[in-house]
Amino acid sequence: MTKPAAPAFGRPLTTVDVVILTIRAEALQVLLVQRPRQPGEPFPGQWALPGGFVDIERDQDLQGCALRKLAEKTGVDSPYLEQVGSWGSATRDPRGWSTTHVYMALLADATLAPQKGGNAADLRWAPVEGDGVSVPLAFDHADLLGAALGRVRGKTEYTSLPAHLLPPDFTLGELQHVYELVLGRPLEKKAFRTRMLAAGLLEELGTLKDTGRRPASLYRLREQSGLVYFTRSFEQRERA
Amino acid sequence: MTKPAAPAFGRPLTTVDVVILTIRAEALQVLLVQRPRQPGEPFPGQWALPGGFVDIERDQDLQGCALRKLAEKTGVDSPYLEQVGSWGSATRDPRGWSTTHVYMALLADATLAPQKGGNAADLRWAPVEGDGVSVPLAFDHADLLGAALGRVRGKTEYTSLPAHLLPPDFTLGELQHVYELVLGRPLEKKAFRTRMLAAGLLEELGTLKDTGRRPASLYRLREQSGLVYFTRSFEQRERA
DNA sequence: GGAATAGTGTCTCTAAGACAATATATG
DNA sequence: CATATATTGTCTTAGAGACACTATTCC
Repeated sequence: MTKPAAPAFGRPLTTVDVVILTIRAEALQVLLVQRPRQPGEPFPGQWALPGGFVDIERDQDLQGCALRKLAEKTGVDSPYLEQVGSWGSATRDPRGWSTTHVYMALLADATLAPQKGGNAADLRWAPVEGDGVSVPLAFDHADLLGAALGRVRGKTEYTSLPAHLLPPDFTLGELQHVYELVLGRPLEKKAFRTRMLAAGLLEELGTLKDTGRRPASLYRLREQSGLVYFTRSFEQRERA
Repeated sequence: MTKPAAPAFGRPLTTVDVVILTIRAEALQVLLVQRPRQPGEPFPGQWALPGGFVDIERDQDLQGCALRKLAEKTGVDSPYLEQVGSWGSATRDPRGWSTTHVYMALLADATLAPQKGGNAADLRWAPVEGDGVSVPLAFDHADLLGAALGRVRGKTEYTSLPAHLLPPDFTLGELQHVYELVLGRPLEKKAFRTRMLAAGLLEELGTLKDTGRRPASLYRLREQSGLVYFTRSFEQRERA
């Protein structure tokens, strides 16, 4: 049996799924879409990660496909976007051998287009609880979500990643709070501030944030867009 | 225009490529295969990463496909295997919109089947130089290789990953030497030994390695197969 | 002044960097 | 003993953990 150079038949299905994360209501939340109820659609009416088939007419590449799906659901077009990995097997989709390329996008809640990402009946934000969400997800999306959450939490230990969950201007207190929400544990204030300021990833803006009491300095990420890697992880504290 | 639930046409090609790494001749080396010269094959005669189309009849999942390709080329069936990521675009393969799922496998040189992985005319080991190899690679394989090398070097800074490039029993000196080959810089002997022993990832065997002079203690990875993550990176030393 | 949040001082502790010193094998 | 490699001792240093203290705002 000879192997065809480019098999015309027997090609797996190719999809892209996007784990869209933000901070809302004091919690890390993920955007879910409801599966259509048309006949022939698998998992009708169930919640799933936004995603779908690669459109080889419209999509130039996988990242472009992920950005398209993100923009369709949220209106956001330049988030922090990172590939999580790919999954593929004979059984993960009842329609046949299928693969998915999983991306995760981090956004600030405030950057969401107001009419999108929350009002449509087939869209909802679900708070992250442990390794997933409280509703069951279609396909193997619970696995994909778990992997993305593992990635976010892992990188939160030693990179500036969570800064991308905030609007451009933020205080050190807000930044620390996001780290704590993602990690699910408190961090030492002094060590946190020292690390962030020593890393040189922030620029201090002249202005202050006028909250109830003493105003805090505002900071912004320096022009670089990428992540800053710290040489140490946050260490586990004894007293939770 | 309605979107079909499972597009019968317009499916991208789906391949898996494997970056197979080992230490030979005092260098990190990667296994390359020569592209076939049959008409219709892209990049005839050029060197490439081992890989090919997912066979939906034989492969249960992507990792199984990667393991199959690894075994075909090297005879090894249980290496350290990790997914690097996936690539896909309209232009990366002249035959059409294509995706590839990239895995990397780390092996000990000694575990290679002797008749494979080196003697066949269409297989060769190429030493890693900088971010790639000295020969040009087919497709976008230079990018894929670069990503895998970045992953290996990154994880070498803060995990036990390079231990999987050695045979089961090794000395701390050999382990440090592998770290240094991967990173391309010397490490402090005392700090290295303290870190490795404190991490509790090794078990000391009673026996010693009989080399020319004073014999060294032999160690073996504890039963766990996974990686151990250190809480600090190796830091850059001033004097190279 | 009281409350609340922002920001600092300072002590301890761990593990890395530097590098010298000692230990154990062969010839 | 000379030599080579293995292994340990020890001093310094950077940065995290702990936590108390000061600073600035509104009321």
